[in-house]
Amino acid sequence: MSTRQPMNEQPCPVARSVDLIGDRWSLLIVRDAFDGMRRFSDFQRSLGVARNILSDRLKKLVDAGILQTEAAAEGSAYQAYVLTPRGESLFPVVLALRQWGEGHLFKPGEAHSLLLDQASGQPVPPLRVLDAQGQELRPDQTRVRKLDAADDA
Amino acid sequence: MSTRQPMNEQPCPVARSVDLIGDRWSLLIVRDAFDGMRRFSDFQRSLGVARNILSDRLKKLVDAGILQTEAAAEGSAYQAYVLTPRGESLFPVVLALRQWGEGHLFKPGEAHSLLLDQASGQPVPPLRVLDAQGQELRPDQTRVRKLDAADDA
DNA sequence: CAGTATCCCTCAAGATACTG
DNA sequence: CAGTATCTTGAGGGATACTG
Repeated sequence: MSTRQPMNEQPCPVARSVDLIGDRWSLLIVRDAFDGMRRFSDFQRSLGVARNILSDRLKKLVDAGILQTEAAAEGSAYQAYVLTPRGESLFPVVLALRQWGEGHLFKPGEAHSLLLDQASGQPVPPLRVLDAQGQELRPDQTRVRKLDAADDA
Repeated sequence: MSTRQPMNEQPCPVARSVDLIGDRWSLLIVRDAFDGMRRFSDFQRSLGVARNILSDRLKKLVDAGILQTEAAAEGSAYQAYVLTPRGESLFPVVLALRQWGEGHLFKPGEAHSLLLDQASGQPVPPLRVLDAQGQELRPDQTRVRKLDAADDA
């Protein structure tokens, strides 16, 4: 009676994603990883998170196949945390959150960090939702197909 | 000494977004709103969330300008919750989470709900991160530009 | 039906001390 | 430096009774 559905058994992919990475820290760790951070203490200082929490989150992200550990450089016997392909595929998620925040969570003129296309130096253009023909797709032009027990092509 | 930075004052848009909508329920409410849900009890039954929590989240989403209340149909004196333009602009966020979950959080062949382009009946194609010329942009081809106190063009 | 008001409890998270 | 272990706090969230 506690939780209706265990969330990670929910048929909606959004629900499962939120359950897995929808906490206060996981996506920020991933963001930092995209930004090239690899070491425990780098994440720790960047986020200001307690070390035990960071340790726990890193473990969960590794378990989820989002990060993987690899031996750090020669000198240090410690491991580095790097994004797996699965972790890299969170790029649109992080970018979408970034762009939404940029557009709606800052006062006009307020300073904020920005994601640039390194080659051109230009900001990364807004994500667009396109249909198969490359036409812009608005939310009301889409529909969720729900699957119940009975389901076939 | 408790929290390093109040999060909602963080210069990174990702951090602010996560802080605002990165909890267990907000994005699922928004997802349901995209799916056409408007009424308290619809959200409640869909999510299985406690009513006080739902009430609180709806209020916060309204405060954040993501939802707005409007008078429901003739008969009922109650209000409906509908997405504002700001709320609609969360479409890429929800879609990115959906597509990532679809690709990585289901066993092969396991049933999951799907977002369709209503016109064609085809699944909405994966979001792509493109540069200004429409070329695919990989994470390592981008760079966050950090802003400190000293910043100008 | 659409909430509000309470009560309670669990877990996320912080602080800190300790270890290899 | 890179964690682990332990303790404590507080917010998030559930259940339920109540109200217009």
